[in-house]
Amino acid sequence: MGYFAVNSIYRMSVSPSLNPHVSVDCVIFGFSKETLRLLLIKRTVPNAVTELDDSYYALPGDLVSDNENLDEAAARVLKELTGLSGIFLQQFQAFGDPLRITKAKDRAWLKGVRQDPDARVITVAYMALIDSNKVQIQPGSFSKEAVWLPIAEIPELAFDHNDISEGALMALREKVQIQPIAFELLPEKFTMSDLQTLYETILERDLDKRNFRRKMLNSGVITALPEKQHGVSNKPARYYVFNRNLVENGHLGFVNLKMEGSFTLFS
Amino acid sequence: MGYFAVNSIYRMSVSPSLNPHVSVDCVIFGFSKETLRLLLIKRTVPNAVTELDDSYYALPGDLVSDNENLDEAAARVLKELTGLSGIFLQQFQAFGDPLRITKAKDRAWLKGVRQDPDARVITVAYMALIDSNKVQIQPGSFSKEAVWLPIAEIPELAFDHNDISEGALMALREKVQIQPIAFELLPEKFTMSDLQTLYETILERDLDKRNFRRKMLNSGVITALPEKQHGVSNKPARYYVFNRNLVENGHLGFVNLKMEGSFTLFS
DNA sequence: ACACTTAGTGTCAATTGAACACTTCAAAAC
DNA sequence: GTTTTGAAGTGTTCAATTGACACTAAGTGT
Repeated sequence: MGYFAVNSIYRMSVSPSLNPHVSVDCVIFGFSKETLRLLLIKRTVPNAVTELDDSYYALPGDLVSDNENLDEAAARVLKELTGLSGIFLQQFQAFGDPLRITKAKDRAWLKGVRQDPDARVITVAYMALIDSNKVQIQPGSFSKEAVWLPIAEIPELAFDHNDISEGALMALREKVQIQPIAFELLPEKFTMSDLQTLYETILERDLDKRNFRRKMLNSGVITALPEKQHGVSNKPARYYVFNRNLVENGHLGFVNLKMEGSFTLFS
Repeated sequence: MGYFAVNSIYRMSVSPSLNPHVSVDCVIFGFSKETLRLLLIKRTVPNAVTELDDSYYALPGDLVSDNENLDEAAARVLKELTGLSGIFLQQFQAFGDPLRITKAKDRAWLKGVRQDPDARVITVAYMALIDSNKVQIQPGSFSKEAVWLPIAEIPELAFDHNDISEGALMALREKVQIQPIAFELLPEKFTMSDLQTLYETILERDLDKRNFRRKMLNSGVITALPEKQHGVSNKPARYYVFNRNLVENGHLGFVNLKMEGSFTLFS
């Protein structure tokens, strides 16, 4: 019976709704100026120990509430930061190393912000793909500053967030080769060059223009609009849209990019 | 300051080493008699409420200790049950629905076995691929019976373990088409037919014998042995081995099976 | 010796992949 | 208003891979 008493004390005094042992973190990808970027936040320390907080970025994340599932928690974090919902958001890995919280800076921050700063926290990492033009950073409680940083220029992050970001990038590279999800990073209307540049950026290799166009069009995942660019100082490019409905209803082949050294098996 | 006191009471009385909020579950695949199977356990209820326990299977799993990471916890569960280590074991998804623990049977079991039976538990699910001949079920504390059940005959399981199993199966089908991991389900030496039957079972479709052999051999992932079958009442088949070293060192192309309706992009 | 069963083998047509260069269109520069 | 500039857009050819397809080989059992 003892554990019931302990349990109720625990629930009452630590927090009525936050589970102190599980968090979600969102690796939010955007694409602008021909660069793949992550949306990172500068941590807000309530009882400001300013020198520690100095230029210390982190992935947006939060503890999971007792009444929400993991997907909901991730969607909440995303919405609180960007104001957006209905975004591509996919769990990709849980991280639970007991040592992920041992950096001095992290411990200082946790002491200011968590009721149980020594607790082991495992985190479930999500990746989000966003058209970064749509993002309006919300004046939120949990970040005083948010920035889009090119993935090549990510500094040292809080906790194990560098590991998580790298994991997300690897997951993105793989997924993009199997499913047509890259479109989530572009605006509604985009040119074929936009799309190709995006793929080249993610995959870090050059693609043949003519082959790319042919395959993309044959795949049926995009539709040409009558509309073209205006006011560009060269031949205006046609706009395309992603056939989200077709793809989501499974009426369409995958966009399946070959991986380095791979080959296809079987009849 | 209050939370420190609570924290220490909590840690002392609930459990010194178990984190009550995160568990791991292992979906253990095996392949025998031309069937894909899962290794499931019958739950052991300490203060036996026998009628509730009746033929109620579950995935092997356990709470995660404070001093181990998630992979280690999963490996521990696997070893405690099968006696094996160094097995293919891969995290594939975290499950954290608040309602995953609401079945009456589950709650009864938790009350008998957990110090904090009402706690929200999220679980990190792993899939393991095993040569089922190697498994010697350990007379373990946490299961009084373990069985290999064909995936087509999985009954209702504890918690959300049916969801987890289905997720594992889907993950296996996808992974097997990208990486040469199916071999983990076979003995060291196997025939080409063994391998083909395995792929056909996992993918649930027939494959052309001649094309299969050609692709497998060209891929370089297997090597023919001089040895052949003995004592079979038909033409004896040649044995092959999986080139684990080559594959793990990345010196080899993937085994990449085409998916339904897919097509490959790019030069 | 014959029946039975599974192993093992090759070719051809169709598809897909990869490499490759010139013309078109608009604005800007002159 | 002619020319320059820069990105868009377009087909073909050859090589490699895929997929379909049917018979012979090598053992055991009768």
